[in-house]
Amino acid sequence: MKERALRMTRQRKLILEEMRRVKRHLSADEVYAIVRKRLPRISLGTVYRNLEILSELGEIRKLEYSGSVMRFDWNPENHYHIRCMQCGRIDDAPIPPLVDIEREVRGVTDYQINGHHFEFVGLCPSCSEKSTDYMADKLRKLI
Amino acid sequence: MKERALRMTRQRKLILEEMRRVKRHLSADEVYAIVRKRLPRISLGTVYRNLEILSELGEIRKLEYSGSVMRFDWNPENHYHIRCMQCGRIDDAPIPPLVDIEREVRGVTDYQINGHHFEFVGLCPSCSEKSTDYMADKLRKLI
DNA sequence: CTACATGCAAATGCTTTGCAACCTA
DNA sequence: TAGGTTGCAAAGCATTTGCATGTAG
Repeated sequence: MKERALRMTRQRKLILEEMRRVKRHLSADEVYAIVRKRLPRISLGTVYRNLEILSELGEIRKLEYSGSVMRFDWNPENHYHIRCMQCGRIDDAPIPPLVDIEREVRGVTDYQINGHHFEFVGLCPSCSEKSTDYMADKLRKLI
Repeated sequence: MKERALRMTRQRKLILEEMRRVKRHLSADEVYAIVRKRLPRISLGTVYRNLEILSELGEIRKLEYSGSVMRFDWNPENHYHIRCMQCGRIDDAPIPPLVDIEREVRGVTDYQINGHHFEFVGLCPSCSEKSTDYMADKLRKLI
């Protein structure tokens, strides 16, 4: 394993800037759409590569939740999220992290615990307007 | 929305049987490999379709966590999991579900809460043997 | 200068789907 | 016998990767 000498390229800088500016939980594609306005020749591959590197550096955070598309959080601080099961929108959850919960399982399990993930799932304001109770009930099974 | 008259085909029955027999958290591909021993002409598409239907019926449970492959739990009861960040193996977590936590955010958020997901991440026994502390530290960033 | 990074396009890998034939109720 | 279900193959889609070229340090 050798050290790597990372470079602050125009692309990398711009991606980080825009993530911090819009302060949303963006997918790679959304980041691509946003940075392309200022750097039209940037490629989607570059966006993916940089989002990966920036999260390894701890500048942003890759959200390890369910859902078909990967999302990235401009805020690398440890916090929970709430996800719309209909449209995939993600917001911060209004509860603090459960700091002691990992201690409860250490020793009880033969896994080496490194962390935990938590998210609420539900319907965002705009999706719950559209959904009837019946639909919500159908969807509940799929959580 | 009309009722559907589902049928218990040989394929569907076998998939459910095998899930309940092996009692592991299987991917579609693993289920495919297992049921193929008894029904060699079954197709992967059929496995996917049935896993989907069986989870809608509540017979099994689709695991909505991160990771590139979808996994299914033979046990549809509400419980948490612990996932190996190296090999993707999943086991049940030895803590009971946080029954009251959803109440904490209702009203505080404008989302309509329908549930929550929780998982521990770490290294399974066999992967933690292989990993050095350095590696585990590298990986910790990627949680 | 020299590696790391980029743009582009092709490749990958999991999952879904269209369709004709098949089978369960 | 109706219509849900299957096998097969093709399509879909997010993400990754190979490679020649570009560029930050």
